[in-house]
Amino acid sequence: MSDVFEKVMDLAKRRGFIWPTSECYGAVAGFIDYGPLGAMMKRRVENIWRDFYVIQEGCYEIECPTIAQEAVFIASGHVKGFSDKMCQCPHCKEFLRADHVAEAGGIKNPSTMKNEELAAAIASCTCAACEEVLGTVEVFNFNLMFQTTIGPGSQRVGYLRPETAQGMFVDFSRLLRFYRDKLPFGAVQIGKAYRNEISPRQGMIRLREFTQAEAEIFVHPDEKNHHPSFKRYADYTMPLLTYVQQEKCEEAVPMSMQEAVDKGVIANEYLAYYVALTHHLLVTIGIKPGRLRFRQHLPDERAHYATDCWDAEIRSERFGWVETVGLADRTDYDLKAHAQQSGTPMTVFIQYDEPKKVARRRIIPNMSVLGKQYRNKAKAIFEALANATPTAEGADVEADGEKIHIPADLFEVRDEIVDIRGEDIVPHVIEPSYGIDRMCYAVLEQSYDEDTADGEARTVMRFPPNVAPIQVAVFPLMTRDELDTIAHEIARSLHKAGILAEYDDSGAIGRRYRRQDEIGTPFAITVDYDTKDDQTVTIRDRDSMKQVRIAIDKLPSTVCALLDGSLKFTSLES
RNA sequence: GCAUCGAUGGUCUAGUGGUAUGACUUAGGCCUUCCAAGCCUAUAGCCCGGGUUCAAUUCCCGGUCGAUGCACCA
Repeated sequence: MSDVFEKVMDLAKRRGFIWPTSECYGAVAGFIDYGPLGAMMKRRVENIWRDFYVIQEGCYEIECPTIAQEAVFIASGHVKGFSDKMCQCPHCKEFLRADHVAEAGGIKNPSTMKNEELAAAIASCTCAACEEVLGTVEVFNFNLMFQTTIGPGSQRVGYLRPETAQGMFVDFSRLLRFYRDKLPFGAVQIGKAYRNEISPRQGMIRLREFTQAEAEIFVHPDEKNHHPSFKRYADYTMPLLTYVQQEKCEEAVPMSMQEAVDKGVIANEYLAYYVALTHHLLVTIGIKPGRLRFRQHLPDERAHYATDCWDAEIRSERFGWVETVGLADRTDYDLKAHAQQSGTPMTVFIQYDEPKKVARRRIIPNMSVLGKQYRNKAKAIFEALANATPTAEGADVEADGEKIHIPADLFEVRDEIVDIRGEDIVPHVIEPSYGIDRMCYAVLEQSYDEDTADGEARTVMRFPPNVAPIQVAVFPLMTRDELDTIAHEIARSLHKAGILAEYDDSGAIGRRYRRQDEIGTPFAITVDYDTKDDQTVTIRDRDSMKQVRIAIDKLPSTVCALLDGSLKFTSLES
């Protein structure tokens, strides 16, 4: 029992937050179960996220399957780009990245080679682990996506999604119609994603199955510097660690979002807006600002699709700075890729304020003559004529590799002025992508505290009230003289107000307080003998352990206000 | 995946080639008028598979999980 990680994970296991999965058969690395309190807490974190993105931002949530057909991930680049070329050293059985072996052996451009070529090229290289010459090895692709087949005996390949984002991209046309063909709009998804990590470690930091909350904000590429609500966060200030500062090993500099955009530190207003919103959200779930920073990706660190990219990183006592949220400008990469792969246009028609008058020359072939004359070449000629530059004698076109002269009487040239009412554009995508499990871990780690109460050590999870799994505990001081009946009635009235209240009459009162402290229940209500006289109870604050008396009939509204933060416990004390 | 170390009730732990110690927790009871008090009782354990042995929780081999280092982390 040395550091907070071990202590908090021990508590999490003991008290029903996080369990190793399928423990009776032996756990599996990279998978976890959320126990009753963990699942409740995670749901609260997700619902705070929903409050920010769905309610405040108006980005509606969709829910797509966790398995998708191969074409989706061919388009997204994951089939190709998400796999590593690997080989196994025949001497020490170590698995090695084949391209890394090749680079270490001075072989140029290993990533462009086919597997067989690469295998032949690295035969003379040495193994990084045992330093033997490899000799004959097989190079194979290790894809981080879990593969499966769809249907019985089917050859149809499917993959478990490695991110939730693709769902919003493949549904783009439907979403666009839903939002009545106007930019900007956003869609979000909270759900499971899967990556077959080679070596998951670090508890719930690197999982093979994890929960992502992703927002895809679709915006006109020319409007990225005009976020309609930017002023809301323009003065929001936080330390930013740019890639330039990282290369110079400098510290992060506090900066407002307005300043960051003006100085070009953050690429555009949209990205800056969501950087600030992310900071706001993380602080809301209980991340201490001093343990939160925003770091810009180094140019060679960015994913294949992104231009500018910022990570929200949370400092963990055990793991250092942990990437918890990624904020990327994915440009039009995904929509273009899916449009090409699927053949479905993924564009938005943007109307001009004023229609543009454009001079256009149309060449209208006389197909009744052309068709008879050129028969099976007629179609190619028709298409070629559209781009031809005819003279008074006629037009020279190339059809099926053959040069053909079309006399001028076989087509009509019509010059006209037409109205262009708008244009089709491919939106850019701003993507905030949150790792819910990492957020939950951060909340657990940062909430863990030990203090001393009456000379006794006390373990207390200092969750903010809005993420605490149990919201309030209700105790009768004694299990007699109807105190327990009154306490049950109080718990019932709180349940009716939608509050998760836990009744407990087991053991000494002090023990019950400590039990609730350890699972982070922010408030405890105790029914005592005064209650019978004046219809009041005590309400106790977890962090200060102070108590105030309050009338029973005011409990539901007071507890609600304490939980949503609109009322502070200290203001009850006066 | 490789290497090293580890694994005993829910938790922490003692110990052993003959099925296991103590504490805490939990449950029931007594007592108790606000912060892990006391008393009685109860529940519950040797990570999994194979080998050696009359007998394995213990020794050996393999695996799983965890920690650490290496590699990996789109």
